[in-house]
Amino acid sequence: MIENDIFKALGDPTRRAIFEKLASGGSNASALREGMAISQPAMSQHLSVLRAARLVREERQGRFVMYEVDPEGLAHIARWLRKYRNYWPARVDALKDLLKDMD
Amino acid sequence: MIENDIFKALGDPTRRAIFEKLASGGSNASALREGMAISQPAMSQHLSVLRAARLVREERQGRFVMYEVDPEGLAHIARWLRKYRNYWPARVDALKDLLKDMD
DNA sequence: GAATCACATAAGTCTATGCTTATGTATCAG
DNA sequence: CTGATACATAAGCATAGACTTATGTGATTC
Repeated sequence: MIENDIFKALGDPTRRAIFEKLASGGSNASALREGMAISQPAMSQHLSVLRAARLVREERQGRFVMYEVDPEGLAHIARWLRKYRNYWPARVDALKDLLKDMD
Repeated sequence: MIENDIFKALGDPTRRAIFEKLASGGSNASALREGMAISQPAMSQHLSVLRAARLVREERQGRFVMYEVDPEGLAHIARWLRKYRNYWPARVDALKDLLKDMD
């Protein structure tokens, strides 16, 4: 159940912060740690969880491993959200904005 | 941090199942248990978590408590998803479908 | 090939979480 | 008022999850 992996992965604030950083540009694991009070193994474990959820993907570059957002995870969330479109009232601003973005 | 509550709430398969049931029609706690191998306190606790995440809202009706989907939680997910719209490639089917739904 | 760097994995610890049984509270029927 | 119904809360337990320190692995440098 990939949805379980995705929601669990995003249920941790540290992982959401990592994801957000990656969303503003790909980076290797060490660079990601900058400005975050987090150990190297902890970062590695978080990235592993995000990768299992397909929220992030990696690419070896010599000694470094570049990480970037994997759209597949986001697509799964969109697919899940879509199931409940009956409950998207027009008056909810966030959904109106989402609509505009996708237009 | 409401996003934390939301993603954590949805990170449990039992709670997603409850949410899905409610999405196909409001119901009271007892009726929700039908067909689910879950105790009454467990259901009550799950509903409490879903309510705290604003994924579900309640309304007292005599002895019964009617539960229904609260669009607010879904709106928060949409808002979160919107932040990463740069990573929605047109080729991802789920997102194309989402787009069509919202059209 | 030895040392170093970037990262992954292992193992242990502590807290969070999902469950249980037991009990509390509000509403309704008689 | 008494009992029953619908649900919430309390307390305890077992597992999962997020962290730590220690060590392993692959790539680079000298």
